[in-house]
Amino acid sequence: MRRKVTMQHVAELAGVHPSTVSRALNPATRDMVHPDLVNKVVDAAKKLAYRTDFNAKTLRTGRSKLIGALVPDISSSLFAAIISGINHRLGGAGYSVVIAEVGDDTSRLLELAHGLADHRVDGLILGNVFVEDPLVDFCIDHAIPAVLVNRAESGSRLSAVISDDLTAMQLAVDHLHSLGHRQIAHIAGPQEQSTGVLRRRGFKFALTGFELADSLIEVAVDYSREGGAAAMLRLLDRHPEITAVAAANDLLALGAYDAMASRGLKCPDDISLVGHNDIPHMDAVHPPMTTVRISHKEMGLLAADLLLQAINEPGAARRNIVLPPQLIIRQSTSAFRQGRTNRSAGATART
Amino acid sequence: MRRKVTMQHVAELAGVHPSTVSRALNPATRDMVHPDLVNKVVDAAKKLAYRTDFNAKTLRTGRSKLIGALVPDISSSLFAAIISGINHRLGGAGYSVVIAEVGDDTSRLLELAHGLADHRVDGLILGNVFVEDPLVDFCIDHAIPAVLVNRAESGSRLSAVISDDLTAMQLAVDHLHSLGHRQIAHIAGPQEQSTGVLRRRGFKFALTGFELADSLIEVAVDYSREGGAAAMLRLLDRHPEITAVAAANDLLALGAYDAMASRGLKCPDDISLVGHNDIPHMDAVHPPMTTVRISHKEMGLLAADLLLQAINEPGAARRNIVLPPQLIIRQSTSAFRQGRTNRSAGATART
DNA sequence: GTGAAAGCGCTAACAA
DNA sequence: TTGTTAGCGCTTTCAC
Repeated sequence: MRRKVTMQHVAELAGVHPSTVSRALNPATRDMVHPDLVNKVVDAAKKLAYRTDFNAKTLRTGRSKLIGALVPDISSSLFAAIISGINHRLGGAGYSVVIAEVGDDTSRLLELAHGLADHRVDGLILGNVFVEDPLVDFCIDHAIPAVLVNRAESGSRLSAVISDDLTAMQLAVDHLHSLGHRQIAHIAGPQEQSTGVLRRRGFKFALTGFELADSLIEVAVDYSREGGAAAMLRLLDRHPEITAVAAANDLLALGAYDAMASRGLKCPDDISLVGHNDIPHMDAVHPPMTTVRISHKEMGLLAADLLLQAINEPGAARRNIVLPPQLIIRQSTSAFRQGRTNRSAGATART
Repeated sequence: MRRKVTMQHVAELAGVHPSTVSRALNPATRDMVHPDLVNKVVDAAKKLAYRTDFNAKTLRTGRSKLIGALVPDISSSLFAAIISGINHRLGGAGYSVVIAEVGDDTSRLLELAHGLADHRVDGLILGNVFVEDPLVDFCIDHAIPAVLVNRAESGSRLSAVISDDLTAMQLAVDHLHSLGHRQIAHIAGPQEQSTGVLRRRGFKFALTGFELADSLIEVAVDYSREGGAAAMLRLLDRHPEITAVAAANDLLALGAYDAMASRGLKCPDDISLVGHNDIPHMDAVHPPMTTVRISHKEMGLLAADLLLQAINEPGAARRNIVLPPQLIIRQSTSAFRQGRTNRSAGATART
């Protein structure tokens, strides 16, 4: 175990005053000190393996080089990718990322944000997707630079990186429509989350463009496979006439696969299905899923850029970056055909 | 924007000295102060929305309530789950987790660890899976409590949570053997990573138990689908007689699926395949993958427990927790049968 | 260009 | 039981 080395020690070894060490070691103030001394100090610091103490520095300067990230769940591949992107960009700028995972208990949101603020984070990335959001007020109130990722806020008080959900649903519906489908349903995400409402809105909008009924919608209780399966089952019961489904997310679509299998239905022969997100391995599922790809890593990267900007230019205008979604056509969608598997609402389950 | 509230302000409002505020607010020293005063202080703190400054506290006490986690890649579902588990447990104990993602550039490992140490983390979780490891020395040298997750170290100088790779491979091979397979191959992970060598060793050990040749091994360049596909192709070329493959990881197995498809081979009809990890959605791929399940979230939880223990009882003995793997039988494995698809090494690719 | 001195907000000896 | 004092390691005015 080694003893703590402070500037004091470096100063002694270099034969200068601690404040000179501070100036010599800080790139921003280095030119205030004589080059010869700079060398002496740098040498001494190297010899002693001196490391600057972030805490002391933070206490003095108010900047911690810490960024907080508030996300619902890291283990979802979506947020894992976003965090990875954030980390990548922020790490390059000398920041470290502190993660706070909200989980299901949204009442802890503010508490977690406070915790992050207590560590004096220089900025906050808000990845939670809930519509109702006192967090934005929190950041503004505490003057903490912040950006939203994977969601926008109606007030536009904070910059945000989002995917174009409306266009995405348009892409999905267009694809299905061009395949000949006319009875198109939607498995919507929870309506407390911005992606849930936006994608649903996009779906309805796309359908009205074709003058089709936009009432074939079932809202899933959460973004999970089980939620998707349950919603699909309800859809099948209430609207046996549907021939295509656009799901608000891949997990939901996977659940729809499960539901169809339990009813002895084949995808895409009986019903075509489009997912959303293109999470990993959706090309390996059965059938390979047609879905709308969103680059979540890119989202994280851009969110980090926006945050860096908000930190460095406090006066700068807020701005939203809207990422273009991309339709990835695989094999869960096919042309509409008459005379498919018999499937009344009461059809016997296969299992 | 609100002004910063310090203990000084609380003290003034409560009519006491700042140090009394400190004592009254800290549960550990609260009983040193008169209950009436405690109430007064607590009220004043609440009224002013006082929040203790972690940085100042850290500078004074040396404890930051920050834990660093060093992982190769957060966006892999494996480490995402581990981090989630770590976060869950550590969050409950009042710690926040700072993530450092190593990526491919392992030369940055020490640098990243230093960065974490600069923030005065109270402990470190080392999730990188490389065998060669100056990091352990780093932690010991700097007296930073640390634990290993998803890997062990030969010296056992640090506690670790690992999965029982030997047993896992035994499970896989037993399963294949009981199905009648005798030409069993292994797609190994990179041999610079502990899981790579351990699983390979487990494979060989399991095979010799059955007195079978253990030479049917191809090492993948990395834990990726592409790496797995390439290794599988080499296996197919060099050992067309194989009827079953145990892969060191699900991604590798997915790559093997790809390779088989490109050669017009069917799984499990032509070759049975066992994966490793049971990452999300492996039940939805085609065919649903037989694999060895490891609970990575549990790993994270236990690693956090171990770290908490290392922090709170510095003298305690190091210990390794070995998690039992579980074979999940799905449909990528089936009984060995004679007369399968013709498949010489030179068979035409399907695509 | 360099040194001196103050202080960021907190806690922990020590004194009362 | 409470107040006084000092100082964690650093940066940043202010003098020189």
